[in-house]
Amino acid sequence: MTHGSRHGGQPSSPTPRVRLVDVAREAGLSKTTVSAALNDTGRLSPAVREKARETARRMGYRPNATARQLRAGRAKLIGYVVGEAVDARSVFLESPYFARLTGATAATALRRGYAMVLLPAGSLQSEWADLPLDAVVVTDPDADDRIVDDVLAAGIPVFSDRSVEGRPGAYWVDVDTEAAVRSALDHFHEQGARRPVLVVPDSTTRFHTEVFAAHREWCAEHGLPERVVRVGEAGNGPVVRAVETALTGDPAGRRPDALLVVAEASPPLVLAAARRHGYDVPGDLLLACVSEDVTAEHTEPPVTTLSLRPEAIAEAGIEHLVRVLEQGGREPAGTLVPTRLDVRASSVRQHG
Amino acid sequence: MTHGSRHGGQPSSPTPRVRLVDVAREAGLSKTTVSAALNDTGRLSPAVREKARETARRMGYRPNATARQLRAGRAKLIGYVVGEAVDARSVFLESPYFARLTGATAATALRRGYAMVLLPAGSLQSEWADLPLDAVVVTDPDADDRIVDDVLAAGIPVFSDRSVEGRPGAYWVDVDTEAAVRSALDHFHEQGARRPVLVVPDSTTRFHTEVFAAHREWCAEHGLPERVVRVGEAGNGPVVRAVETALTGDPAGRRPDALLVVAEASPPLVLAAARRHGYDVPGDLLLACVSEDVTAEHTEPPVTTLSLRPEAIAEAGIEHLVRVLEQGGREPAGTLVPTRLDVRASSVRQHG
DNA sequence: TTGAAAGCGCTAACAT
DNA sequence: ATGTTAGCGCTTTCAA
Repeated sequence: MTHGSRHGGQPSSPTPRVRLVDVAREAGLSKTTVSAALNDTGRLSPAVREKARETARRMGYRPNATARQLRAGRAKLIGYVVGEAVDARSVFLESPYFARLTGATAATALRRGYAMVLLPAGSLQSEWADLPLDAVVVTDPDADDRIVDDVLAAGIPVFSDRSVEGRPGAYWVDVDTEAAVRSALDHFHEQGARRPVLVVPDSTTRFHTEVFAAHREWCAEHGLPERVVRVGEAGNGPVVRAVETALTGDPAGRRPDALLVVAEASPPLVLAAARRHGYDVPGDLLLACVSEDVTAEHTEPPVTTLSLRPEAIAEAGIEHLVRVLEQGGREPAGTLVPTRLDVRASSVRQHG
Repeated sequence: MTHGSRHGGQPSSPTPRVRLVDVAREAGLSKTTVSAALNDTGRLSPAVREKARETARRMGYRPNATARQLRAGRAKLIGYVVGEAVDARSVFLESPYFARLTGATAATALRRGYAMVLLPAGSLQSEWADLPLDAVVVTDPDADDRIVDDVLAAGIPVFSDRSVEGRPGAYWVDVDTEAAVRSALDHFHEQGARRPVLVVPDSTTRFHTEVFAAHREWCAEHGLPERVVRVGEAGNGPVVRAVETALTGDPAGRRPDALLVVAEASPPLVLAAARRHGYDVPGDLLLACVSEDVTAEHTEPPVTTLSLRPEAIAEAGIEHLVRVLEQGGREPAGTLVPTRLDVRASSVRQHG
């Protein structure tokens, strides 16, 4: 090989990295002074501070993060793992909600100085016990998730996008379910629907439980029959089948005039199912899905969605995390963030 | 201060973690001995080794990863970032390909002892310069991606799922494009199609360039006209519009009898577009999409897909990475992995 | 076969 | 205002 190979692995030190002491020597100062200058601490004369900085810049100095971590006792590293409530774990990122929550969490965390390590879905704490994690974000945990317990037992604080009330060290951000369900059902009602049907996962997560409860309450208030179809499993197949069940109508053969799908499914597939069952959307069926799927905007007609606003959840969660980690003060365990109903043609009754 | 607060460090350490020296003291041994016992190095009497291990276990000792890193000089941390070729960067994970590649990369890496940090899409090296990354995985970089340059300039090896030939320190795994395109077109041909049309992104990535070339070559070989529609932008909207252009037929008004969509789009949406244009699939149009989208299995008819096998790419890439990092030997810069054609009803001519 | 001691690169008490 | 020094917790020569 001709050209001096500077890449390769560490074994044969690629480029003997510039250390603090090198900068100090070069600038004719001490480590302390240079360190203070770069970290903007201590009392230094402006001239010296500038000189230290200039030298560091010129030499291309990059502080060694590991050494800093060791000194600080914190690694500025957080884990991100999917809880047990998620079924199709190996491919959880394919869900637009998780995809966006994940990306937003990583971005927000980094902005606040924390690197986010993606932990394999469904992995147990033992698999990553060696990592110096300051905290772990557990998405969509079960009511009594084992991963949450494992992490807490290891003395690591847990942050979640689902309520994990009552466990010290566990914090959460969740959506305002009550308001969410009402916004969708109120919208249907305003559009004239009187026989709405709900498709919701048969799970123990707070969100789904509360969706069910909020729907029941709303129906009672409005004197409308409570029609619900529960989905046992996650995935497009099961959800579409549940939708089809919902669309066949009640035992008396009365067909619904509005459909709220809370289980995650591809909006185009839900729409196609409605078509197969002879519904015109929005002519004789108003449709809304709880979904972050962008394909909802591209169907004919576009599908109304109730967005859980994963970015907002991520931001609130990371702010919370940083506050707990850095101020250590007694923070509230939970926070609610609002949802957003994006009304599109699929749920707007035509005039005339 | 009431409780003996060691100097620099955590605000108020939750559980004063057990250190190596604690185990040593408890076992009546030295740090050296315990370290050797736990790492299975050195020459120790079986009795002592067992005693050290037992004590460590009993005390719940967990080695401090940061200290180890500082000693070792490597952090066992790799970065993962999306290259410049990806358009909708903020939501790149919503693409099933990226979602699966990302998850599989994280899982494989962790299995090999490396934690994967998810870096915000489109972020520059400066935003995470502080992280002690041993390597960075750049997905879908442009032909001369700036992120790749930045990372290489920082002396960090780069691994990619797209060819980045010719830059020392850059390694890649890519798909066998030629074989991929041929498998799809051959399949169409076997099913009797004679007027296939290709929809492909107008990008400079090796994959898309080679898809174009392989298609041209295949058409020439088979004496068939080369029909191609280029998509300028990523996203369901632009791709669906390109599909519609492709389906309107050539200037002479001759309509295609097979459609290969290489640009990423939701299969249900592509299918719906074909319907809108009066095609029966697979009756008068055979359809195949390059996609990892699971919704392809749930349409009516299910859509044939050409899978790039992100999991295989991830595994090959991480194996490669580990080899380069740990053996440092002169490894080949690139590897090809095969694709897989999942034939479904959308591309199978009916009998009778 | 085991232990003492040096030091990875950095920051912060404590001098000067 | 700047420098000296002592570690953070671990692994690894090198002595005993």
